[in-house]
Amino acid sequence: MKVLLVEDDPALAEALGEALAGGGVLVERAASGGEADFLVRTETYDAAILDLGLPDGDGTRWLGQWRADGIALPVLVLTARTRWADKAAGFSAGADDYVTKPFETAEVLFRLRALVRRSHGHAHPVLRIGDLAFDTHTGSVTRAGCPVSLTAQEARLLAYLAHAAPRVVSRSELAEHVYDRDHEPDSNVIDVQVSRLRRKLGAAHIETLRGQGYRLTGGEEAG
Amino acid sequence: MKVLLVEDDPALAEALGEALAGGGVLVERAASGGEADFLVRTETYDAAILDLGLPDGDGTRWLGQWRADGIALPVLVLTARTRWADKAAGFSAGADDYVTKPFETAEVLFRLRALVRRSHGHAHPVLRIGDLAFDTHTGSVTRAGCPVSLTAQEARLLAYLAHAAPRVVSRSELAEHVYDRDHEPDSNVIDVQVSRLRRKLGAAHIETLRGQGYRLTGGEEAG
DNA sequence: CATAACATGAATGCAGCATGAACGAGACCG
DNA sequence: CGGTCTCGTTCATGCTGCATTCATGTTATG
Repeated sequence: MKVLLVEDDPALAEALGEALAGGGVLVERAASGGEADFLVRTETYDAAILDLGLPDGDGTRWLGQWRADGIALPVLVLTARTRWADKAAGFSAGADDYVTKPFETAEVLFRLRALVRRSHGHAHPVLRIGDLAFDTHTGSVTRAGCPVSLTAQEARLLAYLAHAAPRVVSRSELAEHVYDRDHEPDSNVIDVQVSRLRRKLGAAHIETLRGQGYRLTGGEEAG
Repeated sequence: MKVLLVEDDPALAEALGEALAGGGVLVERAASGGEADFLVRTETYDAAILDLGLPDGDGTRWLGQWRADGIALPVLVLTARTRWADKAAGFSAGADDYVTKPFETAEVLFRLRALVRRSHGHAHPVLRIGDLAFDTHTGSVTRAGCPVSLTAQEARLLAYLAHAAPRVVSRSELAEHVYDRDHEPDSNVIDVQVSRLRRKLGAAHIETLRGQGYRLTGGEEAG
């Protein structure tokens, strides 16, 4: 999951960024509305976290502009409790959820996950694909009821596939959202990790579409 | 456990603060409603102790405002007034428990602990995790019935882990609630204390999740 | 059948973690 | 008021597990 964190306070950005990274989220940071605006229009993120108190204009203005321009990105807004009237303004500007300061970083992570999950059309926090169950909050997986232990990177990869399922996900999409680096064509990191996931989940669960990418399935080939 | 003590009488604040500190509680003090209001909106506490007789307005007003703004912090109210009507007003303003002056500091500590415990969803004062039993009031621990002697800091660390269990607790969260200082990234104090706790409790009881933090478990690996 | 795309076992290097030992401050006791 | 002891913290070192790369085998496709 790749997220844009729009926060001008360096200390807060650092703390929150670390917490999110610890939860397996790839974080890119913007310190101003203008910077965020540029990034939102040039990169693809799974969600954005937007502090309303920015140096260059009220966050709700930027958000409103994005919505007016058809940018559907899920947005989690951070705001001070004292200014709760902002809440109404924020929601009407197009915020998808709110967290008020001060917050536990854990809560931000929790809500962020819920937001991304819902944006993919999953109402329940546990994604079920065939006999697999992926808990979006703990990152834990069970196969036919038995817990499967994954490494951090494996969990990130599976999370992305599970959210996207049954869509086919290309390597470049995975490179961008799970590895956060320019896709070095000589690297087969993704292939290797997919291979490991297959071994742990059962090979049938990850389907290869030659030349297109991978797809997470229930493990049954529907003739 | 980090607590905000709102008390304008310096002598009383000092006495109560020391008693709480002696009980392993990290105490921050506010001498007025306004100061408390600011702190409550900018920091995170496990609970607040609120004297109703404040220089700048009835404590129930502040409390009512916090509740109206969605601040769910557990609040223990101190009052000299013993009339039932005040009590009712306090409860309806959102107090979670009451202590009437004069009080024994021990009672405040006792009720505070109960309050924090309940806020974490534990009905019983003794938290049981596998063969461990942690008494929230005495801070004492037994493992399979045998008493384990902990130092003050170890007890604080274990208390936080026990309250949070089976959630994973990050290092930064521990730094904030158990050490009450900005997390110096170069310090490995937490690692060391966890290591010591492990030696006393048995290594299996504290699970490490690489890159995420620690988790208190029953000591059995759910294979 | 040739070639490109994919799969996977094994090797490697590094970041995060564990822990023994030393240090210093404060508490307690004489 | 001085000595001793306990405990919290830091430092240094060794270890573990994991992400990544490499090399080689396998499968699709024209």
